[in-house]
Amino acid sequence: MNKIPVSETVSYLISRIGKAHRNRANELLSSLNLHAGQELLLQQIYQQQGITLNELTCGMCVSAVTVTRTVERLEKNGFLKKERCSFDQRAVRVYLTEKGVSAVETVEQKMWEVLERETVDNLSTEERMLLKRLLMQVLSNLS
Amino acid sequence: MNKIPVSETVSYLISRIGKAHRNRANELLSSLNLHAGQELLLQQIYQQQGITLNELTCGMCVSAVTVTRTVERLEKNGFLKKERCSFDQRAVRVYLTEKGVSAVETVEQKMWEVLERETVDNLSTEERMLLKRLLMQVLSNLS
DNA sequence: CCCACTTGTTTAGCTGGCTAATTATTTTTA
DNA sequence: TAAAAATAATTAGCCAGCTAAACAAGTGGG
Repeated sequence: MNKIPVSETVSYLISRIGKAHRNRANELLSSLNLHAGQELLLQQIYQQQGITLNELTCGMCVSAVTVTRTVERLEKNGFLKKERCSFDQRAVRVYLTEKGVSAVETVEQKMWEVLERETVDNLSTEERMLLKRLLMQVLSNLS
Repeated sequence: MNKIPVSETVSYLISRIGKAHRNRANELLSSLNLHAGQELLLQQIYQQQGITLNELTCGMCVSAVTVTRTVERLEKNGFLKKERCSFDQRAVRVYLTEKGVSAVETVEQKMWEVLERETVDNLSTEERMLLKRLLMQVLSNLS
């Protein structure tokens, strides 16, 4: 039973792909003045205007600190507005501005569609379905 | 022809898996006082003592700046030593210390093996081979 | 009613990663 | 051979992500 070298493991492939995928996402987002990670945050707010930072933290698998600071930058750049919750003065609620709404809708075509097309290029329909199924298992394993 | 929601694309799965995978790698590396990214750099030097920063940059798909700074931190923590190249005074060559060599050998068991086992858990041998093949195509698509 | 605990957010300080611009050292070339 | 171009590394400054610790506002129990 020979050990396979690290460079031929699924883990190594995932770490390489993760990096390449994120790099490409950043390239596609740069024309919108966004960075990878910010688009997911905006997406969440789009689906639920007035969502609290705490809810964003839970939904994004990211630390509360990261949410606070990313929200701060997105507000500075005019994508959203913060507002203290009137019921619970601890909580902060966030709302997309028009610029924010428009950004989310553009990201869909300018990033996700392009990225998906490039990612699954040269794979048949069956292979794509299969890959999706296998990746869902992997995600479940790592969560 | 319905559009599938972003959350069901291969791209979305990859970004989620990439994050989870990196998080888990960081957990496993923390006992060695290393962070994800550093282990790849040490690995490269292990395979070629005296490698230059420029060669490291090429081999790791990372910017030269990142290599410079990561090397600086790894030197500060005693994992490696820098030395100006005698032939080409522009270049800097790096060598693992004993601590560095030992770290690379430990990372193999403490991180890669554990991570791989967890990642491909619940997949048959055939599924693992298939997944590897599909991921190699994806990596090639994104490179 | 007040003190202790929990919860939501923020600050400080660290890491990986990036681009643009700078410095130093070859290498080319006019 | 001297000036121009290419190459190797570094500095400054930005962004995502993290932990630990602080702070502020609700919630409960004695």
